[in-house]
Amino acid sequence: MGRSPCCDKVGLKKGPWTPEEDQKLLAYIEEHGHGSWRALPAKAGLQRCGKSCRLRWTNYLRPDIKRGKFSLQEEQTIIQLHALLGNRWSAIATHLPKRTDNEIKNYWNTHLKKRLAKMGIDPVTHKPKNDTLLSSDGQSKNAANLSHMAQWESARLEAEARLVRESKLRSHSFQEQLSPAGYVSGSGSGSVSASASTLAQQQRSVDVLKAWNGGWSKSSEGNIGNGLNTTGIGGDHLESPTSTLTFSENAPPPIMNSSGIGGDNSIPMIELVETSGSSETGIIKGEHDWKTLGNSSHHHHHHMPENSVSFTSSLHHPDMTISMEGPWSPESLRLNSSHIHAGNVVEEGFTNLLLSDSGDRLSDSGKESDNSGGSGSDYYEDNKNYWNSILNLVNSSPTDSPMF
DNA sequence: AATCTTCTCAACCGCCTCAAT
DNA sequence: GATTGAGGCGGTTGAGAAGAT
Repeated sequence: MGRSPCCDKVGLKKGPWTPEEDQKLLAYIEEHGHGSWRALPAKAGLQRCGKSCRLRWTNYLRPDIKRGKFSLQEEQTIIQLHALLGNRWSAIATHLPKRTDNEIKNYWNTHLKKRLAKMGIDPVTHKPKNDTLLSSDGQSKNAANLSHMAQWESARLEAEARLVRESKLRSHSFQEQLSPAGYVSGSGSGSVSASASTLAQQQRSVDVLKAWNGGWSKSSEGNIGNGLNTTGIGGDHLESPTSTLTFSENAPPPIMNSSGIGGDNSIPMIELVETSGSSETGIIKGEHDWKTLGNSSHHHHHHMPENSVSFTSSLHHPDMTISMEGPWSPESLRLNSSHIHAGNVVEEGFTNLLLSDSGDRLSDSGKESDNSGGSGSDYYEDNKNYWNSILNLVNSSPTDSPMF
């Protein structure tokens, strides 16, 4: 039964790697590939366990690792993805090519988490810790937005599970595509065969989550304010292996009965309704009721069907009504956020509801809209409007956050 | 310059999943 | 179906670096 016994673990070295050890490991893998990590140390002449070798390789020696300071774009991406995925460092790392999960994890723990906390945002939930701490200035507006956006939590979890799963699948397929030596580990770096546009769309999807990080942007740096293309990944040669699926290719009809996240035909229906109807100050008053109508209580599905969650969403406001029906998946977010044009009715209305200190920045997002030749169906139109509004919210983030 | 404190991050640990047997 | 090991992941640690006193 089972396999042959594991290594005896006697006399194996631990602790920091020496340059000589690095050289041995590097030389061996360059010539033979890593193959079985279990067997590698003996073959390479190393007094280490395979696990230690694998870790050293994936976190340090791998040639496609980018080291050094994280760019602002990378920071944003990490935060966005963390809002989406939680502490799924490996999944996050698939969106940050050349960065290891370990490095991202460290960076989060040592830098980003503290910064969010400093902003009054719970780094775990990405929700404002205490709204009352914030005065009635722009910051409180932002906090209000964050609070509302935080209502996406349940849907987020659905997307999370799917994304993680896809990332894993992609990593597998990657390895098969790579060198015969099976060079790249599952952390997801490496070349990608997917089209650039698809990858860009993938990345943009995450921008929806900028709403969670509304206080981040600083227009004076990098591409901040560039709306749909600020994630560093999209603009930094994203090679995300997360998914090669695209909505247009795989999307079911507008109302798709997902085969049941969790296998129960659940269709989480999210409805956003403004019940107060008051927004004279341009601030959402906190009366949007986000309702999860379907059964979305089973949040952590690690074995989900390919099809994603369906949802219906609508936002009622004196100035507008936003509605959306359709499958909610990373792909759908991608599609919609990449098919956005600035300056439509929804933008106007939603912008008025939300922070609007930088409405002109919205125009930047138009740069990304050149591939918006979607089907033109109502479905896509609705999606477009919906996500446009979300992205507009994102783009309305203060540009002069005192935190940065 | 010396000491103390805080920060950083490479590496380890333990658990989980999946595939092999 | 049960058992086992490999690979992978996330949490945590601790040595060294950097900063403060």
